[in-house]
Amino acid sequence: MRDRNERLMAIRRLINGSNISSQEELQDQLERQGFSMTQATLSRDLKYLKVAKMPDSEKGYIYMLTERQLNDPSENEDIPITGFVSIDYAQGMAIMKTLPGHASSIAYALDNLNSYEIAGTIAGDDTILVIPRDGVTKGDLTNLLKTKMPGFRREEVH
Amino acid sequence: MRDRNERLMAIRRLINGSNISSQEELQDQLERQGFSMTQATLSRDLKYLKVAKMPDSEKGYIYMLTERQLNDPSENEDIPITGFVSIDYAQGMAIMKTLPGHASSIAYALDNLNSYEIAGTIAGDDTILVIPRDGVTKGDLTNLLKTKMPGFRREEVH
DNA sequence: AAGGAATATGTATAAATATACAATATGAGA
DNA sequence: TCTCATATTGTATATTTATACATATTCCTT
Repeated sequence: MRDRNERLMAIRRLINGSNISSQEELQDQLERQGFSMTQATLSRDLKYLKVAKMPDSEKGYIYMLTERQLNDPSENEDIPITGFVSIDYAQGMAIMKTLPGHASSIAYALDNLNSYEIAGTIAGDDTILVIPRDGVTKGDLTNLLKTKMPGFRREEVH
Repeated sequence: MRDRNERLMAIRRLINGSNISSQEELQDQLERQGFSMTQATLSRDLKYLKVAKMPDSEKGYIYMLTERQLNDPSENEDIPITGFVSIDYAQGMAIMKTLPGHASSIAYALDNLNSYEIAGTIAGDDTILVIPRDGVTKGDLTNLLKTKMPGFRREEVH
């Protein structure tokens, strides 16, 4: 039952990576990865993840992530981050360093992303502890931040 | 049978304006506006319009126009684009779908933008192939269209 | 105007998806 | 630990949506 989070992440990855056109297909893919659940559960998962189903010229219909992430790098103006200094990963968590006094405002912005990946944040004066959900990888987090935080990316992102 | 175009436009207006959560509901609304058709037809219309269905915290599920177009009833009159349906990208080019018969007029408008980004267009009856210059990205093109074509726009799903 | 291809639609039904309900599991207190 | 509240899931089924097939309509082309 602790699988849930991992399953949710796996679903996101699958939907983002390949073109899934039905819950049955999704179920097959997940089972191939060792997950086991019924169509009903997937229906609930997709609702939880706010995954949309849209017509596609190739496959008829495909599922799509809606809270854009890992998407078009061309737009995204979401959150103007100022004061960001660096990010490191340890103990499965991300530690962001900021200019003195800037931590809470950035953490606030992070919270407001309302993204699945981030379970929560704790901000000090110049440091933010970003706690990812179980199953969220460093790469997932980096992608999230890259796409939602202009001024992030580049070499600071170790 | 020439109702179709009007119906397609009405559908977009409805979906854009209110939160429709099923084809049955859509059918009711349309009938209230004097249209008459079955659920099957709506299913086909929604596919044609590339309308996505996504989870919504209030209504459970709602239909949404996908990544573009949205007729702001309030303003913008510059170059009124009517009949625009959707845009897709493939082979480095953009494929725009329009209502039947509207392609050439929209293509004409596109040509008249005299923008650097667009090398040329080829219009069929309800499809326009937009050929970008080398090096022009999908994002560049989207930006161009967003700013120069009222009635175009992107938001929603994606 | 007639014939034929292409398009649009309805009907009936298949396919896909959502959910009520019951069962099970998990977590927080007492 | 025990108990209650909450969360997760499966089963069975209802609801919703897509589509095969037949029919009707439109558009050419002659």
